[in-house]
Amino acid sequence: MSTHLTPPLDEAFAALGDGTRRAIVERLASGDATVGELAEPFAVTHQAISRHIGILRRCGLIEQRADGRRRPCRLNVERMGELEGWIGEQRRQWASRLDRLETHVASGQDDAR
Amino acid sequence: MSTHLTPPLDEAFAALGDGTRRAIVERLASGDATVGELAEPFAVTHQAISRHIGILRRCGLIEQRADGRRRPCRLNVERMGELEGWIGEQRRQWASRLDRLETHVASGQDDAR
DNA sequence: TCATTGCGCAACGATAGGGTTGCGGATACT
DNA sequence: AGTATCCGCAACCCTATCGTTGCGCAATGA
Repeated sequence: MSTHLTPPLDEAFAALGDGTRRAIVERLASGDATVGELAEPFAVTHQAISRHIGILRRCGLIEQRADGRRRPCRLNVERMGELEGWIGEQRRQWASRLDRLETHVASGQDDAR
Repeated sequence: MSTHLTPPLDEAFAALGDGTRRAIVERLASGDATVGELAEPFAVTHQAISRHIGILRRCGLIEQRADGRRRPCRLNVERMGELEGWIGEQRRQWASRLDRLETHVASGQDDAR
């Protein structure tokens, strides 16, 4: 239940902690793109973007395939779903007020704000 | 309302990129807890946990209130929802195959490779 | 009043991350 | 063939972050 995901969530969440990488993800959400296309809108070298892509690939958020001298990138929506699922699970857990109340009582405080 | 502070997604996602902090979040999902309670299960000093809490607090994922010499922490589910929402939005965007197809065509490539 | 507990801040060393340039391999163009 | 392009790797800085120790402050309890 808690240790259910093959790859650690650490790298995936950390990867999304960078604005450039999130922008890449946003771009890929609207369709596949090559490294060059992804790098264009940014004011950094293509190597930097290539590295970001490598990070996103290693943590499973995107996939790459060889197409000639291009390396088209594709968003891995399933992996995104895993991250979304973790957050959602915490929210659902929180939503079950029974547990919250239990802890409140244990902490010796009432919910009267 | 929703157009207040979007940028801090960086810090929030990055915060969840640390296993210790995710564990703290998981703990808080089941109910509020003090810094000491949160630090107990970990093999690090309370200062380290206190710092993690500070990071989670600054990026809005948790809140703290003063209760005597205690500092009970509470999970901010709304903030969690924002992160979940961003991921979900990318997934929905991806799900709209029209855009994907459009980009495929624009890239001059078909999935037959 | 004095000692203890809960917690945060500041400073330190060690490590990881993002950016750059330089280089080389693979593929496309002429 | 030769050249240009796309892309990744490796080396190098620079800065941010994790963990530690030491200290200090406020609240509790004797």
